Amino acid sequence: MLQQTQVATVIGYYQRFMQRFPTVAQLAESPIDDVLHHWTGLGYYARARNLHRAAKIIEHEYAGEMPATQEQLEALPGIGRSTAGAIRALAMGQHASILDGNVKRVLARFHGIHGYPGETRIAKELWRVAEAHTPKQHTAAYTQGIMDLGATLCVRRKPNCPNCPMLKRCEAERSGTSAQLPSPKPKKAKPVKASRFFIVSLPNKATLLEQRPMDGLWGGLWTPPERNPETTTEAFLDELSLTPEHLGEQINDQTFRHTFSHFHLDVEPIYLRLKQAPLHVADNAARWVNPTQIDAENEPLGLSAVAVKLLATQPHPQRALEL
DNA sequence: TAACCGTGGGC
DNA sequence: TGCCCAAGGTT
Repeated sequence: MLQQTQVATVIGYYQRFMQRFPTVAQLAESPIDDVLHHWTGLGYYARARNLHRAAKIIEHEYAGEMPATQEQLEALPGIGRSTAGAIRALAMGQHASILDGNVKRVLARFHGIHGYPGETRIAKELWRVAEAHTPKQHTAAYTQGIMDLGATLCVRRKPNCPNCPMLKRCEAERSGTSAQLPSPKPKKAKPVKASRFFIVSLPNKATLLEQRPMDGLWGGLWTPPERNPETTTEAFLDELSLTPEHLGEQINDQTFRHTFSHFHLDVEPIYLRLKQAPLHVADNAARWVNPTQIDAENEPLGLSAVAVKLLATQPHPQRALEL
């Protein structure tokens, strides 16, 4: 959960997740929909799918016993070099190194390492000094200490240098470059994509959701049907084996922009209220769900933030058109 | 190597 | 408001 996600954001999710899945065995036995439901809103949903897969591997390949070597841990889905090092150093007391955002910042400043840390050459240099500093005794305390140094004093903006215990040995302090380190990511223009979401509801408020493929954006989550902007209402209804006579009301809500890490998505919401339910929905990856019950634990489905917004902010019905 | 993967905090 | 970034990893 903590990968690329701030601690304060994680805490609530962690507590609810651990209450629902207290052991590796219970996580491994649970349906993926329930796992993703508890991940809803956290983002990077591959982490949830990988954690679920890793629990199954630990249960079935390691007899429920957590593997303890760097190689075995890195072989688990979702665990890379840094997370494996964190598990070994913090949970197992082994001699192992980590390199998270905090440690990168502390080391880049302490050694005056210029260049974007995502660049291979810079990353190799950071890993080299990270391992060189890691003591063989008290590894867990050192590891927590250097992370906390980055989280409390050596912060990204306006670091508290006067109170830093490493001040006299800090290269960025000597050269006055702490404000420029670590070097920022080279910026690139974000492409803009557009898509149309059809929010189809029945008189009893049940709303149609589709499960997305397990890979790609919002993999495994459920959203209202997403189609390209050329898809007309008639074509979409025809896809559901519905005729325009089933349609009670259509509201084309205001397009809004959702910003991701690497692109923008212009969302066109189209609300369709049906007069009567279709006899069946052919696709088995589609379900009718009452939005008010999704948070009530009896509908354990993962929902993206955009899906939550589309379901929560339904425009008011137009009386004249309702019938 | 570089693109991809989400959401919220903070300025 | 728009931008950068966060206890990174996978393809």
